[in-house]
Amino acid sequence: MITIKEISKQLGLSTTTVSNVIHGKIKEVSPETIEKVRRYLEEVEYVPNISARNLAQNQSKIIGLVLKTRQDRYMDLLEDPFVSEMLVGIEKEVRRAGYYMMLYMSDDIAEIIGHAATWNVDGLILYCMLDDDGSRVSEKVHKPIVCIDTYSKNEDQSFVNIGLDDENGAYEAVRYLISCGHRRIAFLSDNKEGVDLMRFRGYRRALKEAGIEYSDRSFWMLRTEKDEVERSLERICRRIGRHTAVLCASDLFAVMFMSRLHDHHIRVPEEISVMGFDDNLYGRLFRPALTTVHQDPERKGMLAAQVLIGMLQGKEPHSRQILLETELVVRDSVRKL
Amino acid sequence: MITIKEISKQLGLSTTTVSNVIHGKIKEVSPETIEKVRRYLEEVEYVPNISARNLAQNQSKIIGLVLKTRQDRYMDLLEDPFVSEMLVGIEKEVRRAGYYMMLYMSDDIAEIIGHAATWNVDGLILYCMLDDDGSRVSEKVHKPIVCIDTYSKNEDQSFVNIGLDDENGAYEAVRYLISCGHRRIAFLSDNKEGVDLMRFRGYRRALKEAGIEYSDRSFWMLRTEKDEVERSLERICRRIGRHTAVLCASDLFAVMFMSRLHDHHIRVPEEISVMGFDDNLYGRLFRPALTTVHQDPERKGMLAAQVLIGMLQGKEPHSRQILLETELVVRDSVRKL
DNA sequence: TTGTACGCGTTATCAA
DNA sequence: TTGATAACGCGTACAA
Repeated sequence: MITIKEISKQLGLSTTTVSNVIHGKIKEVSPETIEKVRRYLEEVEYVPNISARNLAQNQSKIIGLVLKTRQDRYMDLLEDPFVSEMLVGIEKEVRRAGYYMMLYMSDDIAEIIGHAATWNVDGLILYCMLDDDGSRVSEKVHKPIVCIDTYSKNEDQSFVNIGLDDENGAYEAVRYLISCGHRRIAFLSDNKEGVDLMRFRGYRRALKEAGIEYSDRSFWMLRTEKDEVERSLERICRRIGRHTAVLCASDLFAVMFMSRLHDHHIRVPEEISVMGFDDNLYGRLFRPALTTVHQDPERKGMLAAQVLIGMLQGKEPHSRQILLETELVVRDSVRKL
Repeated sequence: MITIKEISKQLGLSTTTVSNVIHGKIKEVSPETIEKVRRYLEEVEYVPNISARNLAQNQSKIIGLVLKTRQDRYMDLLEDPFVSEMLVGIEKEVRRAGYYMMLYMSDDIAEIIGHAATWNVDGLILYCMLDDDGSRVSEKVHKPIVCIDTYSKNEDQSFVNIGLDDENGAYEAVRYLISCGHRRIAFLSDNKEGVDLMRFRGYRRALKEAGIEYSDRSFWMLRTEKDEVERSLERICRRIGRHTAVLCASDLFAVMFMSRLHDHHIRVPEEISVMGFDDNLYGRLFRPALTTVHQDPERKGMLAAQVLIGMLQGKEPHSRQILLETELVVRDSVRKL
């Protein structure tokens, strides 16, 4: 790898001049010199050493993307195309803006902070943070931070969040079910935190508004630990009772459930109507095709990156909380009663 | 961020001593000093600046993960959980070994080379390379390189490849179909390169061995450009003719196809048997559950990272070409004639 | 218009 | 057992 020093020696120039040409500060360089340097740079395929540049400028051009993992709930991070699509959106924007992306998975906030510090990242995108995780990171890492899908408890958020109007999406979904004549509607999820909690709230609101009473028997808890999933789905199939419809917290859960219903010869939507949330390929390909709530993870990722990079350039985002809209997608898994 | 220099000033020591303690070179440091330094490091939460370290040592601790994209065939990179699972495997191992992962997508080999040079990556994992792409990169980047799923034409491979015995996997799949009484067997894919070519070859070999003649009408070409997929699937449904079974180049394709067959009221496996390749969640959840050829992308990713990191530590891999085995998974999408 | 010299934070060599 | 000092490659203030 050739260095600026070497180049300037070869060309009989100073490093300053070479560096200036590289950076386009050519107001005060003679055209001949510019040409000479440029040609030589081409020839030797000069590539700057970013470590040195970072050290000199105290910046890194690195955007850290941190996925917080959870031992107990590991599956969806892998299996759901949601994450990969989001990732593609982020990567695209990061690259387009001349930044680089470092991907890091961890369940340990201290580790995450350490990573950001060692690499002196210019900014951070955090996914899967719960409660005060986001705040804990932003307390120590004094760089722009954008979270995706994080609902934090304290109001004075120290970071920007890109989310979805989960509450309203679920609300609209349940309203749709009700409009189809359903009243005994269950909610299937594997937890009651963050995003899923909001979806649950939307579900509750729609029920309440329609004067439908909610009982805990309508919350179907899916256990997503590796060797619990199957048994848990079994249990839910036997618990359907008089419910005529279920809103699942994700398309993946919906398809897993429908798959298992099929094995029990319980027909969808004739015997039970199923709705999902996300609108991913699982729901589009399964038959009956899944009626669901649409969101666009790639766009979410792109937006997160755009907002973060904007902040790096001094643009404050319009709001600390940016919510994307959802859209109802009607397909074949809901029956009109 | 506190620096070694600052620490040594505070403690009235030299940077050398502090650095030595940090790195455990404590044969020649007095126990008291060690304790003093260690305690202070804890207290101020010292984190090394990697840029500086990299500059001083001419290494980076960065493993570059490059996904080569293709404008014309973009979909599967996003939608198939294959990539994300592989990614998780890689990330795990990279982190475990104390390295960091930089993720980069590009369809331009020159750009990929540039990226590796700028960051002075210690090693590179390449995915989705075709033909001589791998060689072109390794020609310029003089660092250990591991490719995943790359079949290169020239024999004197300059890089290690982690692959799958695709040819044999497809061969076994078709043998299974034949053992079920099928003779008119099609092959569905969106290309005839790399991995898919090998799978196609395995398919051909099994046919030949069974004395079954192959005609081009048995190769069902799926167009995967965004607005071609649907029409292409339509066309294939109308082309089935007297075929009784099809081996698809991936589970995703198989499920896309079965989904469309369902819409045409063509029953699987009664009217046509379908096999996939990969064994991912799509095939496991669809009904009828997909009979397929299993591979483990997370393991592939972990292995790639392990081999690469081994090379960084001076261990030469046993072979330039490491092939994982496949395994037949019989479920419900194939009928015995 | 061009060049010199220093600082960024770390590691490594060698002297004390 | 410890410390001074140079080196890594780049950017930049300041001098020429």
